[in-house]
Amino acid sequence: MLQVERISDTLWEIPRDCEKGMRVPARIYATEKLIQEMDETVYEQITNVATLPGISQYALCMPDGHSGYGFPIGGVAAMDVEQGGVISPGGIGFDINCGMRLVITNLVEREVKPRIKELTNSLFKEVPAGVGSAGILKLTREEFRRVIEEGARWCVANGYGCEEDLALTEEQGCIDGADALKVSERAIDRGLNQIGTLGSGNHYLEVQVARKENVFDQELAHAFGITAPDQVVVMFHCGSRGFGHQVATDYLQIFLRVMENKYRIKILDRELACAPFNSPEGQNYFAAMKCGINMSFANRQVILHHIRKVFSTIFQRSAEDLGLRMVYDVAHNTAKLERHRVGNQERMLLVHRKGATRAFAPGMAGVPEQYKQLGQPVIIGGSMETGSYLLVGVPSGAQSFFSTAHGSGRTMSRTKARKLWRGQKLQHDLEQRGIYVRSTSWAGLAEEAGSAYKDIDEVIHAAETAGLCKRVARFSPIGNIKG
DNA sequence: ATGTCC
Repeated sequence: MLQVERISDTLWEIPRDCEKGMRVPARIYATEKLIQEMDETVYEQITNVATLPGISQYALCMPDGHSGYGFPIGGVAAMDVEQGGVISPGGIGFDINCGMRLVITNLVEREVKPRIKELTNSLFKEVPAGVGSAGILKLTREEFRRVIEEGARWCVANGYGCEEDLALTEEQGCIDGADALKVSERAIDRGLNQIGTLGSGNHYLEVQVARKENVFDQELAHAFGITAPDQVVVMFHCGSRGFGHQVATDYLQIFLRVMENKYRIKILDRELACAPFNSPEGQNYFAAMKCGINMSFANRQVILHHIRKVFSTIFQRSAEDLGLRMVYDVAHNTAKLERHRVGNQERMLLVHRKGATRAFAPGMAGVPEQYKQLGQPVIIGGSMETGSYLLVGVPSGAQSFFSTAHGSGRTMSRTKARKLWRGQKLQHDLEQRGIYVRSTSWAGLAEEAGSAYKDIDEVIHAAETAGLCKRVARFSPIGNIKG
């Protein structure tokens, strides 16, 4: 049994155990309630992460943490690349650059509610969802290679969106250093027709309302475009689909081959396969993973284009007229090179965030110009039954390399959820509660039942109390489409 | 998460 010490109301520590090979202590952000319902394997996994070469300060887990492949989902680990720090696909996730995008409208609930079924049905029709779904875009392999090197910038150059969309996307929609030559042909095959598709599992698109009582910081909300009581917004969650999955799979295999024999890295859990960041294999994965990041930004950019078209058709006004503007697009499955203060030194760290969101403080490089003095917006998707949040980064986020939670976090396996609920009944019950849901799969819908997730309000309370971020507004769902 | 096992 692992020793977990309470540091504060929202912070818990597994002390460094040299016999286990821990290089740093492990820390979990959670309230007592969240710690009690935390998956036992999270402790084991975060302890294993603490043994990885080059890890700086702490192996961290966010309040929405749960068991994942190698790293827990909710895991944050910063590797010092000048001190043998590694890069690990398990610390990024199979769904590279899975993330959230938030879009405002100038419509209010009373204008949208009467047409929510029509709107949701139309979104369901126009945004391909489900396992193996294919998009409208027909790209050649050469075009796709450009997409994965240019990201959302390619989309805007080809008529899917505007310059402002790019300014309001993490990395401005295109991360530097993506190299399509580092990506397998199989990955390209899988991604080729997946631009502009939602996917399955917990990927969804939701029409939400910002109720007056759920705006916590008027000034910040206003600056982010939440200005009217009961304003309607659109939030969606998706990633790099089969493409990112294949990139992760390819490099996991490569890393497993070289990790022990070539680099003498001994890891207890094969799922933590890794390679030194400064090695040919590490650098190749980094450049390929960046293609996954760009594919995902492009995916969300094309989906936004579909959303604008649907709203425009339903409400018979142009997207500009309807004020369909982006608040932000955040990644929550990445590893990025960032400068952070460690003790009294600035270090170059490869920050793995797996099911964890970057939350940069006011003034930091990387925060969009128009939000520079406010801090980086953070978009947190809850379950379809509960609600979602808009947060902002704060200076005290330095303790977690400026990272916070990414969502509710599951408390129950998909298998168990499927046994407990029926998708059809769930859809009916949700409709009674004013949430119109469409899904490609009844089983998939049951898996996403709100009760299979942690309490989003508790997760956000933990993150805010711990000083990882600040609440701006909470959104309530009225329409949802999922794969 | 994922053409949910090449």
